[in-house]
Amino acid sequence: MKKIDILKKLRSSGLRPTKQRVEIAKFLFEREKTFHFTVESLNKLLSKKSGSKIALATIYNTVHAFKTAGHLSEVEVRGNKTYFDTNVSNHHHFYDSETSELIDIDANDIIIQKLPKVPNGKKIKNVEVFINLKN
Amino acid sequence: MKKIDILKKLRSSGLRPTKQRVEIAKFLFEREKTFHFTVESLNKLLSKKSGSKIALATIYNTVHAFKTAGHLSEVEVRGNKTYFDTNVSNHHHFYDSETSELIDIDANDIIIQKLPKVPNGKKIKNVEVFINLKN
DNA sequence: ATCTAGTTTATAATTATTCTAAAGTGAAAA
DNA sequence: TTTTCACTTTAGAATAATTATAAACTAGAT
Ligand SMILES: [Mn+2]
Ligand SMILES: [Mn+2]
Ligand SMILES: [Zn+2]
Ligand SMILES: [Zn+2]
Repeated sequence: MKKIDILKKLRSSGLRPTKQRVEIAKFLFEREKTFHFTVESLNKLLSKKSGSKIALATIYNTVHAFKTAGHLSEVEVRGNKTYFDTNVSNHHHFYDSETSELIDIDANDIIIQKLPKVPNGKKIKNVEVFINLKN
Repeated sequence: MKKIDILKKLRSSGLRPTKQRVEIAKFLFEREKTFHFTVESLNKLLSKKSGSKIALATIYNTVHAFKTAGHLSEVEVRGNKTYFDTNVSNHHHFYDSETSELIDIDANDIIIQKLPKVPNGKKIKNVEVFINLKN
């Protein structure tokens, strides 16, 4: 991902490209594979990578702005902390509770044959499949 | 559900049948349909029903003992608070984000035709399907 | 270069949950 | 029965994730 794309992500999130935000954005989006993280893990990885300690509030704010803009999604995982996901397409997850690790499943790799009838007056927004793993 | 069953639920959870625990257990298990709740909502409903204010710590402790004993399950829902479920069989959920309401889906009402290959050395513990609703 | 709206940050506040320790109680034993 | 004591309840403190605050800073327009 080019610097120009990073700047685009920031601008489209209503964020001016400050040093901190660019560092967070590059860390999140300059990668090949999906990245699943919590604010805590992101903070640790950022500190380790560049020594520069970005305030937690800035990380929360930036991550939330990206989420609101649709550049990050949120994944529900058992536990207290919120997980974020750089994969914003419609997809599913394996969850390995041994390692607390999320693994992407492409939407096309799961086919649901039978669905229940939807409650009156409601429509399906989306379907999420969560596969818990054990050893 | 008979009083004897309530006592059974308590004993099998390693809990002596005190006044508070019996009140909580009756409220949770003496009903026909599944009951989905948070500790906060349960607390409010219990207070409203009987005026007797059971300490929050007691509600947390009792609910957790039931969960550990397998008499309650936990459901992952977007948001900060933990949801519990009196339906401990394998099943799925609709989630109506307008009303923050969970609705049970029987396991047999969803058939998954194609599943992805599981990561090496891992097995599937269970599959949870979550259907988000909109109006 | 100056100015200002937007930003960062340390710190406080909030919220859900868990812990603690003192006072209370169920039920087994005497 | 009364005694006894391990188990309970409870109020309040502690913890942990997240959000709010407000003072010091800065990007970028002028
Ligand atoms: Mn969660
Ligand atoms: Mn949740
Ligand atoms: Zn993902
Ligand atoms: Zn349910």
